Order: sequence, then structure tokens, then C-alpha cells
Amino acid sequence: MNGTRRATSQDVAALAGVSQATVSRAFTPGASISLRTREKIESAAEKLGYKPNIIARSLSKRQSRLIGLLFADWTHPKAADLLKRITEVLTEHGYKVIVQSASSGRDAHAVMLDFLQYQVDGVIVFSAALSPETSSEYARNHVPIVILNRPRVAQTTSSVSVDGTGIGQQIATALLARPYRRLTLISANQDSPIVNRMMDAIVSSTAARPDVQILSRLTGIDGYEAGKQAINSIWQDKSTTPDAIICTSDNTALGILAGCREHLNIHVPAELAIVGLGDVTVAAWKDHNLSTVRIPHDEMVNKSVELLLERIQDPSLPAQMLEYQAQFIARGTT
Amino acid sequence: MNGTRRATSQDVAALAGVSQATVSRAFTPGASISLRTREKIESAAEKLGYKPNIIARSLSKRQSRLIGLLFADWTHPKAADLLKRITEVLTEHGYKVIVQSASSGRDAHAVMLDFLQYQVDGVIVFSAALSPETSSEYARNHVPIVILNRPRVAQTTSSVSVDGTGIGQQIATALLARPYRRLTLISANQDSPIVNRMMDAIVSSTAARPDVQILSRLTGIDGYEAGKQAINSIWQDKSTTPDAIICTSDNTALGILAGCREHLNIHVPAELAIVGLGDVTVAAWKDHNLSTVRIPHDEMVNKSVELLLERIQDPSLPAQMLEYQAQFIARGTT
DNA sequence: ACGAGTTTTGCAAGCGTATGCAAATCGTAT
DNA sequence: ATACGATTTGCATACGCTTGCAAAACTCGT
Repeated sequence: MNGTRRATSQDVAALAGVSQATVSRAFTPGASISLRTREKIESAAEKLGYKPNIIARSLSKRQSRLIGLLFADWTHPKAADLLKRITEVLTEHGYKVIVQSASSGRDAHAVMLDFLQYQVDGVIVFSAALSPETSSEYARNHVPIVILNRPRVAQTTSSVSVDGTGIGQQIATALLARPYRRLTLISANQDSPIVNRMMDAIVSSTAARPDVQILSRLTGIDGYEAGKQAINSIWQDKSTTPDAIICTSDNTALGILAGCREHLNIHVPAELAIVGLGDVTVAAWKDHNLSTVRIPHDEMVNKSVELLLERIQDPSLPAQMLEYQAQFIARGTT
Repeated sequence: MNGTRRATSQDVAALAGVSQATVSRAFTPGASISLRTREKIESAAEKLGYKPNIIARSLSKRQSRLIGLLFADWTHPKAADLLKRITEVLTEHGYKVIVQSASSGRDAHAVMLDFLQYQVDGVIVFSAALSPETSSEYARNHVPIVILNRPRVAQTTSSVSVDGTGIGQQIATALLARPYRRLTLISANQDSPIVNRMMDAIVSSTAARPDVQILSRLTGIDGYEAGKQAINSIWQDKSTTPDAIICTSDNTALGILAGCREHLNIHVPAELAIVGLGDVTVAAWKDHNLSTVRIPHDEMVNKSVELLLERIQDPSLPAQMLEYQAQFIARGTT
């Protein structure tokens, strides 16, 4: 309608014949203002297309209602779901989320500093390790952090992750309850504490059983194609084939399963058991029917947000470290 | 180290023995300042842990360096990739992105207004239709919008999408060059203009050929499981089975393929051709080897960002409507 | 050492909103 | 009509930064 500048509370005040302060109060829930003037102001605002400038409000109130989201693992099979859920939950609580991605550790620090410059009220970190400098910088600024999907290291940050040891124990128990005794462990990288603990737990919970052996522990194998290749080379040496393979990702497990069926003619689960991790959608499809471990991502997201908002409200609250229990799901491959 | 408040340029100025304005200049690239005082200020800032407050800067400069990203289609197989790429490209250009999700159309309008309150410099909309009110509200505020993956409707907004008609023609040509004559079209929903045009193009480019017929045009079928069911019911009536099925999503196509192999024993591609859309990662895997259509998402994202930033810099630039060409990829299912 | 020209600095006025405090207005009982 | 407490309003300042303008401090050449 009008010229160029956006309408301000001043403009509305002038048109409604009140002071700027009163306009401000009209847009502040629970402020002291009479019904008559509120209506007067609302119609003036309507006419001018006025909407409060949140940047200015943030400056004045010293809180931005902005949450930083540092997303490190974009290849996570549920990446989109997690992002959606995080943004939606935070939006429900009246926050907006700024997303940035980080690959390297140095990256992460720079990105986290960026967030601080934007005066975020808090940060959620998905699957990245934080440097001590980052944590202490945040601590001194009293900006809470929640790390999702990875146990914290610094005392000052919270974390919501999964009990890797528990996962390993569940898998070991399930496998030993069946006639599987020669295990091979396959993981993507050495970087995830959860995965490392899971593997360690499998090793230690089978250590007391002389009839059980861990044939090998391969790393750096990630994804469907990599899984296919892996099973080929494992089956090369027919003298020491495992009767169970445990993977740290469903996709890898599915690749192994496909390899078994296609070239090698290995019968699953009679000849070989396969266990994945994550319970991706396709794992449940009948033609795969993969035994795997379900991780309660939704609850973890909810809890992360809850922890974060609590500490925003009351910065004196201590940082917490939570671990959720995952659940082994026995399907057709064990 | 210190008490509670974050250090401001005032604090730095006091410690460095200069004026606040000079501190501001020290943190403004290309501002007029001598090397000596810059160094003095930098060390003072270092000592106090000072970082410019971007909220305050935004208010003063009247630009937030914030871009809104309205994400509607979280089930898109490349959702995570797209998001990652969008945020990374914008970050490179010195912008931060605020993500919000919208499902319904009403939602979208409210979310878009939210963005305006945050004084975003521009908005990228992924796969959502915008109401005329939204567009005109943005136009009056001179905030540019780029719609990604969907042709624009309002003249004032830009869009970067894919030439659906071209896709349809390519598929039709490819199929007719082979001995496929009885087509069935399967799409997820009626909502996507691109998909609708693609389907229409297939119909019209086969209309002149009396030997070719479109057996049916099914909608509301989306995803792997749905595809599997669909092929079952299609094969129910053996008298009128198609010899080619065209889907608007790779996942649906893969479901159909799986159905053919498992229960129905339909030989692909001898007996039936299957064409997908999107060229998801798994489509290229040897055990699927699905013929599909590759959409140049990366280029589209780059172009979207480019268009957006151009119009932010020079608001007098006209909004554009671009359509990229997709590419049919003949693999083992045709 | 002086002045012209060139940096470099400080001053002060914004940017749009929130809010403590005091003044003004209202409602009501006397 | 008056007084008194409760509400509602306006005034003025603060939030932390940018920037036009003028003053101050540097260059040099002579």
C-alpha cells in the first residue's frame, strides 16, 4: 500500500493517538492495557500492516527466542525426520531454529561461535563432538547446550543419547539364546562412543563363554554397497566364516543380506544371522525383515528440547547426561 | 571469567581507551581505521571475550542476514541432502537460515508471517504452494521469495523447478522407441504441478498414436509398500495388463519391481517396463537397476540461492520463473 | 616548520522495542 | 462532590550497534 519503510510501533501510535509504549503493551500478552485502547491499536496496526519487529524486541529483552541447531550427521537415515521433529517441537514452544552444518571439528567450533553472535538462547547439537573451548565459551555466556545422539564430555553441557552397552548386551543375549557362536562385528567408523560401547559390550558379555568367539572386528564399512562387498570378502576364506554378523547400521546389514542372497547363496538365518542398528523403515519390509535395534528417536528429541528449555528458563539448573534404552527387535534374520 | 553480562563494544572501548564507534569500525571489514588501534582493540576484545552482537547490528543496519526456509515436503527422498546443501550454500554467503516446517496451506501463511517478523532478508520455500496473500504481503515488504521444486503462481515470487512436460515427453519417447504400448500411470497426489504436467505430457504425446493406449491413471499411491500393493491389484485383471508402468516416485517404482519379482513372477523388462522419478541412490544399485529420471537438484539449489541473493541486493530486479531439464536414465527396467 | 591533503577518530543521532516510574484516569464508596 | 485505591497511560531511558559529519591527527612536499 504505502511507500517503502515498514510500519513501526511509532506509526501505529501516531495513527491510534496513543504513545509508542502503549502500542508495545498492546502486543505484549498480559500487559496492563484497557480493552478500548487495545482495540483501537489493533485496528490501526491492521491498517498499516504492522507486525512487531522481533529483532528489536530481542535486543530490548536480551533474549532472541532463537535456538541454534548444529547438524553434523546428514547421512543419518533419520536425518530428515529428526530435523523436522526438532524444528516442530521448538516452534511449538515459540522458538525459531537456526540450522548450520558442520563436518570437521574446527568447523564445529566456528559454527558454535556464530550461534553465540546471533544471541541464541540455546543450542542443540546433533551427533557432533564439541571441543572443550566451545563448552567453556558457552558456559561463561550461560548458554545451555544439549548434545543429541552422543554422550557429553564437558560437565557443563547436557546430553541425550542411547545406552550403547545395553544395546550390545541385548544383542549378545539374543544371539546366544540361539545357536550362534562365531561372531563378526562390523562398524562404520571409530568415532561414535555409542557404537564403540556397543561393540565392547558384545565382546565383554561373551568373554566368559569359551564356546563363543569374536572372529573379527571390521571398521570403516558403511552403507549398502560396502556391506555387499564386505560379505563377499568375509566369505572368501571358507575355513573361518562367522555364523552371525552384527552391524552398526541397518543399511550395511541390508547390503550384507542382499549379498548373501544374490551371489553367495548363504541361507539367512539358518546359516548366518544378521543384526542391524537403527530400525530404518525398509528394515521392517517383508522382503528384508531385518533383525535390528530400535532407537527411541522421538522421545530423545522431546527430552532434548525439554532439557534445553528448562535450562534456558533457569540457568542455575545442572547439566544432565541421559541415556535411553534401545530395544532389540528380533525379525527374520536371527 | 567475569560476572554475568556479556561484553559490549562499550566495554572494549573503555579498556582500549577509544570510543565505542571506533570499536565498531574495528569489526567492520573495510572500515576506516589504523592498524595500531585495530590491534589495540583486538587485544582488548580478546581479553574480554567480546564478539559483536549481531542482533544489535541487524537492528542498526536494517538487514538481518537471516534467510527463512520453509520446508514442506519432509518425505522427499532427498530432503536431508537438499536441506544440507541449502544451508551450506547460504552459510558460505554469510547468511544464516531459519527453518520452519509447514504442512497445510494455512500453516504456510502463518509461518511466512513469522519469518517477516524476524526480518528475514529473503525466503526459500521448498515444495509448498503459497497463497496470494502471502505473496502480496512479501511484495509490499520487498522481501524476495524463491520457490524451489514447484512453479510459482504469483508474479512477484521467483521459482526454480523442473520441466514436467519435458519429463513426460522423454519418457514417452523412450518407451515408444521400445515395444511398449499399453501404459499405466501412477502418481502420489494431485498436488504437484510438475507431476501433473509430466503425466499430461505423456498422455498428449501418445495421443496421436492409435497403437498406444493409456490403460489407467492411478493416484494416491506413494511409497514402496503402496507400489507393491498396486502391482498386485493391477495384475488381478489379467485381461488388461499394461506393458509399462510409470511412477512419480522411485520408491513406488521399486515397490512395483519388488512385487513383480516376488509374488507375481512378472519378467521385467521383457514383460513389463517400469519407470521411476528422482533417481534415488538405491535406484542405481545393481539389484534394482531402475530406469528413472534424474533431477538436477544441486544446480537447482544453487540457482535458487543465486536468484534470492540477487534480488536481496537489488530489489528492483524482476522475479523469475526457471525450469530445469531433467534427464531420463535408461537402466534395466525398460 | 608550515599548510594542504589524507586518514583516522569521536560525537551524536538513530534502528524499533521494552519497561520502571510517575502522572493521569477510572471506578466507587462516602 | 470528594477522596482513595486500582488501572491505565505516557515519559524517558535502555538495549548494542552503525554511520554521517566534523574535528583531530597524521602524512608529505617545500
